[in-house]
Amino acid sequence: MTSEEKLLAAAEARLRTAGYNGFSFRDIARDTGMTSAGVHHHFPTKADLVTRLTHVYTQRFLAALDEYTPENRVEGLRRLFADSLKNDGRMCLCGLLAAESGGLPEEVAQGTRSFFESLSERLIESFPDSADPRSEALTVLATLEGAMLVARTLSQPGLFDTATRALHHPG
Amino acid sequence: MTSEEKLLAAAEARLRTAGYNGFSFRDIARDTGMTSAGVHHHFPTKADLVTRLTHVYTQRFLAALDEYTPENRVEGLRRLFADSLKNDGRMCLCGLLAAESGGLPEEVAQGTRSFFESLSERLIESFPDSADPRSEALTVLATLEGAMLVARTLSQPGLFDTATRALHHPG
DNA sequence: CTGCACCTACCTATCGATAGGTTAGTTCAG
DNA sequence: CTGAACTAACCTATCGATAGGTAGGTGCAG
Repeated sequence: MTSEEKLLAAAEARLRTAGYNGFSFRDIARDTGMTSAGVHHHFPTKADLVTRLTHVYTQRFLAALDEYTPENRVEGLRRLFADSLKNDGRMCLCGLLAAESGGLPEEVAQGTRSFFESLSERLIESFPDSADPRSEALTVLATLEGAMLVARTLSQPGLFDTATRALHHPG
Repeated sequence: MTSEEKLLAAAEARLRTAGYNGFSFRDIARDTGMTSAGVHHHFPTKADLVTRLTHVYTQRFLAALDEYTPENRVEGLRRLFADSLKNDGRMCLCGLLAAESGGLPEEVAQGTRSFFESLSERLIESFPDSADPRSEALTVLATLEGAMLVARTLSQPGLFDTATRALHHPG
């Protein structure tokens, strides 16, 4: 694992629990046995680091979704979020950033929006019969994000399953 | 409007756009023509201020919900969120705090949880036929929060309506 | 009606801590 | 010897919070 990978992993963990303004370069430097200046060597600014994270995170999801057929893709995405929520109690990185997007550097906000746009685009073919598949895809994302948000806050991971049950039986 | 009310209003506006760590005492002091020390006079600590805000915010919603009959309550709540989203482009205060709850002072996190618990309790009687009305109520809240989150981030307020449409026609 | 006690509601000034970021130098593999 | 990967040391700005003072009002004893 390279230093850059370690830094990204540490930053992701911090970011997904406390948000953009909830961690510092010094935090992730300590986490990885470095100094703040060392982190700056890899990522000139905090916005660079987090923007990078949103891209990596998005690519990870796009690649994972490609493992599923279009008709299984919604369920696949649901399971990806469910696993991360139950394994380490963390919600979606971009969902969290979206919440505080009003106070983020513009490039980070853009990276966050791209996550939703890219994923919804990849979900479009999962709704071949819909008149507005893009909105339908975004609705799925919204449902998943909301379920993570509430389930995590109340420390009630089972609520994620309940709140996303409708996605199995679209009406 | 008392100074305290002005401070609460300014803090709420800032909080709902940038999150807990996205505003400072100096910010809301400037907003209200005060100094940071003057804000501390009314609210000893930042946690006090924001905890207070979560309580006020929760009470506001509970009172608003009481204006509706149980069968109209879900739609009433949906409309409350829709209005605030479209009028000033802001999402739910407690939804935002929930996102960063992993990095909040404990009393603020508790105030956030209380919002969801109080509202879901008030929604229970809207699901008289359900075997698990509490989970059903929390599912409604999760759907609304997720819809606000995504709609606001993509600056696509119409998406809120699309993503919450299922709440009208429960299946 | 006066004058002192006391209050709220601020202010200025400052604290120690920490934020993001920079500079210059060190270490070390190729 | 060079370049990438660091570190030590430091900077400026800002953070939440505190100390101590002041202006204006209220209450009440004499």
